[in-house]
Amino acid sequence: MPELPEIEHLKQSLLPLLIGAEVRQIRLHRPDIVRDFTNKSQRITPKRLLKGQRIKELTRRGKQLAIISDDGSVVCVQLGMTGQLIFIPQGKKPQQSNHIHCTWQLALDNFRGRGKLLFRDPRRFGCISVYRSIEDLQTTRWAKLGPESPTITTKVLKQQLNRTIRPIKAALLDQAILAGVGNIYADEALFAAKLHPMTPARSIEGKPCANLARSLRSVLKRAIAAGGSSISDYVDGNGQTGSFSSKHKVYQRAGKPCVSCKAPLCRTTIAGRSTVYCENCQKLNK
DNA sequence: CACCACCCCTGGACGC
DNA sequence: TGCGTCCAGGGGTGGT
Repeated sequence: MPELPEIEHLKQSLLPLLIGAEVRQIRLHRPDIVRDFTNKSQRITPKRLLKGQRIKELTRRGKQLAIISDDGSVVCVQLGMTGQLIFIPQGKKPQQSNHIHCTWQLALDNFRGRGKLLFRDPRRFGCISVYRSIEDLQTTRWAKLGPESPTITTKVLKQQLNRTIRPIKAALLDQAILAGVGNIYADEALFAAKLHPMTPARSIEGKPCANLARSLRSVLKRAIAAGGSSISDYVDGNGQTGSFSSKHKVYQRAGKPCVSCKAPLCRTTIAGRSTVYCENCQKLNK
């Protein structure tokens, strides 16, 4: 499942392939994956989806990736659980050709030839949305997101955690509190900070708060460097899988020994999400 | 506003 | 081999 590190890595892998590319043709195989989050005054017809434009820039915010064209219009991609953006050079075929919902035919420059960008998403939790400008996206949808998690400071984290008494695990998964953290890195960061996932968010202050901020930055940055987690469906723009999954200390390791104290890791459900932690290393109310 | 249950969806694991 | 059942979970929506 792609979280922030996967999207960031995806962006980096797509940059040299897409920048300057001209969008020759669009095939929207499943129109219902285009969703509208705009208000009335900003609404534009999503039919073109950058057709006829040249791709100028890619920007990430949280787990969302925006493709910005020459005329300023934007396609924002959210991969959800199983979404993929895959670049296929001319003449090659995608490894899996089912569940492809949108195809952008691209003409690159003379040196790079042609190719296509595919949006594939078996489970269809992902979506595409369209904006007149990056400002429209930033002032509406992205404005609801919390601060970026890889650069979160202790002070800002404390401010955000003060907004809720929910368990810290639930708060970390809330994109309005903190942008980019999903189930994998929430568990990993809590383990690294030795915080119990049920700890009330507002009660985390002082040193534990500083530890959590540091753990979040560290876990996310290391995951970005490793190319993402590559659980189940994640691949980058070239179809490559990431390698961070082998470094998970708690995620999907319930019942296995804690890497620190060897006690078997516990599994529970918080905010509807599977949560793994070490009850020995991550004590409640300290 | 805060919070939560519910819903969307398919593939893979597992039991028989 | 095949079929039913359960589970994974990001995030929007609507109810309390």
